Amino acid sequence: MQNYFGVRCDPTLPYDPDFTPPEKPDPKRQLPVSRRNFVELCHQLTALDEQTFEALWRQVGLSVDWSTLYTTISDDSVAVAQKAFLRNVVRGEAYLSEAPTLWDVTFQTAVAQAELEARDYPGAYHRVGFHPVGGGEPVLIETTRPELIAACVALIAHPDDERYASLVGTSVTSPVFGVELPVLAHPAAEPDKGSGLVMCCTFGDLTDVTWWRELQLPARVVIGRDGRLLRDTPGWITSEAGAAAYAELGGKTVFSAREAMVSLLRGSGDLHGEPTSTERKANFYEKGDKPLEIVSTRQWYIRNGGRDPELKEQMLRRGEELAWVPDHMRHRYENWVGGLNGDWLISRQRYFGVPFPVWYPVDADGQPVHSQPILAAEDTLPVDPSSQCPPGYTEEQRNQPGGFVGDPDVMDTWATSSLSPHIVCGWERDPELFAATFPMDLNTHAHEIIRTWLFSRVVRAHFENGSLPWYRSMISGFVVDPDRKKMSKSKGNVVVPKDILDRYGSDAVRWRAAMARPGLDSPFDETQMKVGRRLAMKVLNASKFVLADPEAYGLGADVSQMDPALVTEAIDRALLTRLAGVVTQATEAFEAYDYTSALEHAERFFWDFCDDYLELVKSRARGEDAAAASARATFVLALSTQLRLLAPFLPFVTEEVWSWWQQGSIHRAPWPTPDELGHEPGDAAVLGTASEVVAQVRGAKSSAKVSQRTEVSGLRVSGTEEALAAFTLALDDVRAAGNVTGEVVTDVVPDGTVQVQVELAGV
RNA sequence: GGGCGCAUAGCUCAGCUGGUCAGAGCAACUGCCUUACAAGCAGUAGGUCGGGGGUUCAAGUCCCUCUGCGCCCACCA
Repeated sequence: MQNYFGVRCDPTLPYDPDFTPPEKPDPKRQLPVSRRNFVELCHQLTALDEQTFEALWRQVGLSVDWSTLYTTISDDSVAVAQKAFLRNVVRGEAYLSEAPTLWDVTFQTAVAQAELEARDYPGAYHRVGFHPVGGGEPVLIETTRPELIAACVALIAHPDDERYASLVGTSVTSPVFGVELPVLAHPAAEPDKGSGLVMCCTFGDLTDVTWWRELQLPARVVIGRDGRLLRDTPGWITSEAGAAAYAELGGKTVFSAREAMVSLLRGSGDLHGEPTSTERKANFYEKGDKPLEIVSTRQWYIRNGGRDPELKEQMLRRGEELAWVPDHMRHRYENWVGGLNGDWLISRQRYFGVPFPVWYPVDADGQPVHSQPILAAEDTLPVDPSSQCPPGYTEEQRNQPGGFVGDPDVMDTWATSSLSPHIVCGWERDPELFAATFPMDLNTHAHEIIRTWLFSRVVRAHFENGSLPWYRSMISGFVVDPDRKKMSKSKGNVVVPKDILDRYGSDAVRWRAAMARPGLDSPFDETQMKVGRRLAMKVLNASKFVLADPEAYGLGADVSQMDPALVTEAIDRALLTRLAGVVTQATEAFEAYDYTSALEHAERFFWDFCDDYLELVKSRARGEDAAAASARATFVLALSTQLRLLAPFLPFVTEEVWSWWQQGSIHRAPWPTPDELGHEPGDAAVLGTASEVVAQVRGAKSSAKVSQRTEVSGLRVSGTEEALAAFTLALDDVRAAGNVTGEVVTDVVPDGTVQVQVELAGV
């Protein structure tokens, strides 16, 4: 939004009701606007994005009831998010805490564990000497972050590391700054990393936080929330030389300060050897481009088991309780929950989002009293504490001694999205709907948000309802690039759906999507779209052929003939019996969440229907007798059923064809059942044998490299008595389909497959 | 480093609890303007089921192991 409109938020500014964004936004020189203006612009842009998404979803034929659309930024959703949060606070499931927090210096906000991304990041080991207080040889540590030497609070060795056993308990002074530090022992120090002696800073990594907590070390903060070293020389640097050295670092970014520190170390002779470069992993905010720092801040948390083994166990049990499709996706959940190392940090230092419905009293000295938050009353939600005042106060008391201050933060988006089952099912809004729909049956999304969306919803439903939010989760894979690499903007290998949809049509793209089974990634391959498109075209053409008038070269079948009682021919009954089996298979596949198999069964039958059955019977269907009526009845029965089997995959072409001869939408028509196709079982062998004989006739013509129209002047079919009996029932259809004009002879053989000898006219 | 998944024709994939499972589609090749469809149709050829062990009368199918690939998580000295 900032780039789109060329603005940034300055919460100190007053609201300007007449503000209009600049004609030509300059991302490098963003206009400061008030928070309320900022939020209004966010809503404006969101509305545009919503239109784009809705258009895309309509284009792919997402069959949802658009009248029940919800957004996570609507007043209703905000109220739900605030209400659920308040309940969490009251029950002790949400709490405010001042603690070291992962912090993005670009966005200047706290970041949750679930938003982390480990990335390769180049660095260098620097071998640095610290000086024993009693004198003697310097002790060496290795660090990739020399700029944090000013923040060093101790050196730490493993308790069993004999090399440093005599050093532990003594003191050293830091190079350049000359600050006295203890040497301590802790099992988290790894003897085989670096020199085995490590400097503990405020805070270089999460291990530092552990040491700070467990060894009760002081906090010596040098990195500010903007990612720069603090300008003022810290109080613990007391020597003049140290203060002078720090003056060269203050105000610099981490990167520049590191360079400056290295030259200071060179100057003092405390850099031992040259830095050696290394490739390491660093934690990044998934949307950020600078490594995260650890900053001590006050934040809201929701318990998730990360600090409570008993709760963690309960959350793991929720994962076991949930049905997963495919089942192995449950391991991702277990992996994530089992590895949680802290509660869920839900507050963000952003301007747009769901505000915390909380104020704090301000004491006589003008300091907010964070230990006594004032919670909004449920019946006042949604509430904005930055523009509304808490019960019992007046707006004049805002930010005044003895008055109040609003919580400035907003919630993590997942804090609202974690309640989407509640929002959708009418929690606290429509008890009847909620009782009927919660827990829901099915949750679907791809595997990358198991740790965020799926898990956070399980947490909220666990606290709020003591249950899962849904019984089953069907997890999809990704479409990956042709080299099986994950698509990402930064790699530039992303394929945008719009273009593919425009070129091949939604049915084709949906077909291709349906061919990917749950949980399996599948490579993008444009030729697959062509296959889907061809199926859609075939549905259109075959349907036109069946339903069109004879004058238009069609077979003249129509809905009035859709009566199983008219189906008298053995081969027709055989077709419907086979189709009934397909209906059963497709239905069972869908019920097992195996949509791909449901499609494959329907598609396989459809191609056979076109290539074999339609070819065999089309000639007979043009007649006037009962046999013709039988064919046409079979066509419409089979077509109606097949269109409905294919409708979930090819919604547009099936709807189009349906509109030619049926009432209403195919997507509201009942799912097909075997019963519709008549109860008299057909003999599958009639269709099977006929298809086989015709196939062999075609093969003979193909090997002879003659047209398929070529007359067959003689045909000799051998097979078992049963096969030949079945064949005879379809003889007229076979003659027509193969253009067999000559004599047909049958030979009974005791066993074996059907064999055909073909005599071609003029060959 | 831990976890999970994948490895079957050139490509994308089916092959459930071991015994017509060696398959489909695409691509390739050979043909065919055949009154639904040439954005089509007919046909042909293609694989010692990643390697190596083992269990079994019988193994893509079960067990062990190795290799390669992918994803998730951890790893900042």
